[in-house]
Amino acid sequence: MELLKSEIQPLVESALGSLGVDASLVDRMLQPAREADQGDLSLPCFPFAKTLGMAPAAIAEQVKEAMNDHEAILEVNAVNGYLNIRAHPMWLAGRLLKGDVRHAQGGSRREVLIEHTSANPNGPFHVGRARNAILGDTLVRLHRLWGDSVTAEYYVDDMGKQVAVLAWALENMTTDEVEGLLAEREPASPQWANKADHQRVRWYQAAQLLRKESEKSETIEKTIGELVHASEHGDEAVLASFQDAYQPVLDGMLETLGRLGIVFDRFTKESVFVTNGDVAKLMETLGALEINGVAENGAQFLDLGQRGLKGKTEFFYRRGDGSSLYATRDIAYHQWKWTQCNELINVLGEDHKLQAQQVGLTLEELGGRRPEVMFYSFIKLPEGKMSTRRGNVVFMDDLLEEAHAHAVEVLKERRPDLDTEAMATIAEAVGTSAVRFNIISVSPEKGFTFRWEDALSFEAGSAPFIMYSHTRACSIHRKVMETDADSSEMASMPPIPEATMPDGLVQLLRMLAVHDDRLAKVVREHRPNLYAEYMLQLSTAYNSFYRDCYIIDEGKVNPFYFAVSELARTTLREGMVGLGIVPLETM
RNA sequence: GGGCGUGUAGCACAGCUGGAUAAUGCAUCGGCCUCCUAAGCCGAAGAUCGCGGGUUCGAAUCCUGCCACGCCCGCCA
Repeated sequence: MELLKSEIQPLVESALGSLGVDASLVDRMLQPAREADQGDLSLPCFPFAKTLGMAPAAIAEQVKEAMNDHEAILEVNAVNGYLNIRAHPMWLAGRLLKGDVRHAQGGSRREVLIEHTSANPNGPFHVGRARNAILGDTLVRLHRLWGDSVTAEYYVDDMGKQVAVLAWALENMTTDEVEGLLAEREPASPQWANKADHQRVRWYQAAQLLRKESEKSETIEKTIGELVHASEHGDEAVLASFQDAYQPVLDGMLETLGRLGIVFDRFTKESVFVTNGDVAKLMETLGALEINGVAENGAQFLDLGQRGLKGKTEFFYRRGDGSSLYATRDIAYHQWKWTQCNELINVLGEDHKLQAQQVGLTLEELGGRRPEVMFYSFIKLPEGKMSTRRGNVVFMDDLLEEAHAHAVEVLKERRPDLDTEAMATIAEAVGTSAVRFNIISVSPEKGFTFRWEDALSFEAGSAPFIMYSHTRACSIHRKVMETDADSSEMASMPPIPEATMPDGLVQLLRMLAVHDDRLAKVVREHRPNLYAEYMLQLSTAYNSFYRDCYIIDEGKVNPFYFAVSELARTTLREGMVGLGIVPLETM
């Protein structure tokens, strides 16, 4: 709790100093208490035991005695060698209602570029690929909440073999051929008959089969190879035909993401860096580096072993025929990205770790900076690894439909008074929010097993739990506005009563006081799951407050309680926006 | 074989820049709707923190060995 710490650290330092201890350790040792019932801040006294020749418990006791009173402190306790300090709820309430906590976004408003998703536009999102988009978008939102200026960017892979295969298939195969080849596979869901991502992926899959099994595969391979080659040399006509092939697919994918509240500010095409000459210039520069090497056929690589890379150290950036590789273009892309921002974050699957190392080391070799990378591990299904080919897959479109339907069921039970349209709106918000939350609430680096029952859980620990607390606060807001209370009185800062505060109120104040600490850590360390956890705790605290404190009692509004409720309401709302949860006002 | 990551209650997951009784949700058992939305609240039970060593006043957290699982090790993208 930095709010309290900055206020009382000098007190602790002087108390400790009076015992003859170097007080410079205090800044590091004075930390949030582990358990709420211990206090808000605690100072372990063990490190001072040796220099003072005293038992830690005795030191804590003496520091406690030497501490001066302060309005911010309710009590100081010495327990088991720890000095525990509890904030005074009245002081906390005063600071909070004055607006001293809540996204202390002052400071440096950084220009942050976050690249995420960048999935090949060859088929619909399944929940595995969507982890990237959900994590990335949440990172974007949380940085914005913190006050950074953020660009969310999608890197469009518009020139690789995958796009070439798709383009070739669309031009050379009929519907009957495609369906004939895919006869043994699960048919496309009729529900998505009008979504190009679901449709065109059939062509892609059929072509993949043809390439492997058909006796014509050699000629097909040759044609596709020529297309890839042409695209890598910036052939405008070929690139245009590629775009015609993938753009509808990409649009379909973006429609799915849009349903989850995920949008991008900019799309950058990979081919740009080939056609504008950046890649050629880059390869020239790389060729002049002292760690450059040349293979027998003229292909070129960097020996990154000399820069600390372990394992396979040769990093090829140029083929024997002089064309560039994906990684080469990625480096050119990164050089450009650095001209657009002063902080760069990529969201990548764990399979890209080596590649990211290579790109990072190369950028540093060129005198630049490496981007920060948030890696995530893949989502599995209980039946094993997700695979479109084997049909072991959950499409995001299907998951969202299911979540929506489940939410409608719940609503029919709880809110039979609602009309169909209102139900649909609420169900959509509840369903999509629950799906997002299910994925962001676990650490990115942790393998994640997708389970329908978890994704569709609307109880404690889910997005709807948070949404529900928020709607309670909204409901109170509406009711208070309806009373004949003087609205100018409500707008001004209410007097804080001297009476003892109920537990639920104190808990809520403490949670609110810790918001900025948590958001700062989450943004600094790229760990959205910690913010998800905070929102859950804040909601729980609001529920306790709601139980303990009647804001409207027998028709009269308690202005202090109402002010706290309002602060919680806005913090909840902004936090929900930060996580991509829809802040419904009623549900 | 090498590199990186993960291993915490029946299940899922937090805590990992070392600090006090390992947090939370699901599932299980019990209680609370004549009062601001019960998608809620209160309580019970449930953990050799993968296994072995080491460092430390103190280790789930740091070091090390082993085991299990995942990802990577293309002149593919």
